[in-house]
Amino acid sequence: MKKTSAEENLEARADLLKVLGHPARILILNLLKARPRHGEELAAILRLNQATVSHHLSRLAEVGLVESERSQYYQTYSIKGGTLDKKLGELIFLPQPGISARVKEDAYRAKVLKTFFRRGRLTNLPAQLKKRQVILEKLVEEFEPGVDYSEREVNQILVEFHDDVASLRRELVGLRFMERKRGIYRRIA
Amino acid sequence: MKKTSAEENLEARADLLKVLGHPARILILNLLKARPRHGEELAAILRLNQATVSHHLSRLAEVGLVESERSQYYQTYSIKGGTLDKKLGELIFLPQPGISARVKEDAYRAKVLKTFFRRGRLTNLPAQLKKRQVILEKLVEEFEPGVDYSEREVNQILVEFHDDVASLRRELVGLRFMERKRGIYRRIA
DNA sequence: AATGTATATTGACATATATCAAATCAATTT
DNA sequence: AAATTGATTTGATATATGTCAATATACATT
Repeated sequence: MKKTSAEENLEARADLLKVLGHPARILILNLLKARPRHGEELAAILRLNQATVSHHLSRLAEVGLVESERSQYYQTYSIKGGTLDKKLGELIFLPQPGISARVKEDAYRAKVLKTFFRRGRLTNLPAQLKKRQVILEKLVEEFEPGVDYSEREVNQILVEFHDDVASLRRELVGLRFMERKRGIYRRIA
Repeated sequence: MKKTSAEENLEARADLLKVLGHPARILILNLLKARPRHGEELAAILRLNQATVSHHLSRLAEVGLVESERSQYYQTYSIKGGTLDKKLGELIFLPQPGISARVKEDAYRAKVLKTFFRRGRLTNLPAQLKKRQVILEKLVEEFEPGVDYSEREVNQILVEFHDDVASLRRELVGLRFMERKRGIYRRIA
């Protein structure tokens, strides 16, 4: 199955940070910052096996932190600029969906509801977060804002839609459609 | 054995980046950025086991990326500011030793030379980079700048100091005290 | 007291990765 | 052609880590 670009993006960011998260590789970057060097020199300085250094260098190259050039039988590595100027936050916080995306929202919602509701009952609870959100957003409409419900009452309402009342209740709270305090439930505005 | 502060610092930096280098933890940070949340909510959204989320949260807390507060039996996690504003480069590139450090250099050098030279010969080659550099810097004085040496000649000179000529030669080249091109050696200025 | 709820911890398991030695590859020199 | 030299790949091994189920802990409610 093809991954969404958002997922690939996430993996790529995590990968970059994971590559940076190793002492030997940080040292290598420091050494390359002073000047370009070839693998054996790095191995001598770090007291690591040549193969190990080669491994680290290729990981650094994979994520575009270093680049290499061949001269004679040396492979000279140097820092590839750009990435390290970024702020950590820029790498961590994913871009938020723009307003334009909302135009497609209603169509999407309708499709999901049609898929999972059959004659007023829920066939099952979808695994994907976005679809679950659509379903639960619909279910929570059965509750009045500002009204207190006991767990028993919540169950009575939910069982109309699906037998696994516990899961529905759990998800309603977990995804913040409802809150529970001291055993009483309330719809969140 | 106690580690130097520089080493601890390196490990700490690597650790921070390693913690950031996991998709689930990046997602958690994004979710906490929107608002503080408790563990079960995160588990529901990410479809991960509660124990797994707890694990990720504690790793994030270890390196100071999140903080938590207890209310009733909820443990509410939130982003702890500061770290994420830093640039990647600030975390990667280690602080350079200042000029003031150089005043102690000569005493250090003398001590190292005294330790590893016995009656003009090298007892062994130290494992620590800084000490090796001192030793090799001394050895390279045996060669005239601008003069070409064959490998045979290099060996003749070095064998006066230690039997393992190959290692010495290798280190002289690896640590950039000498260069070799087309089989001839030259001292680097 | 007993029950319910959220979190943390422990143990088990699978996967990933760092490391090195040995083999292979690529370019260079003799 | 043969021998050097550095780089990469492969295979083996040890360590680290992500994941979940089960258990333990802490607080709240009945």
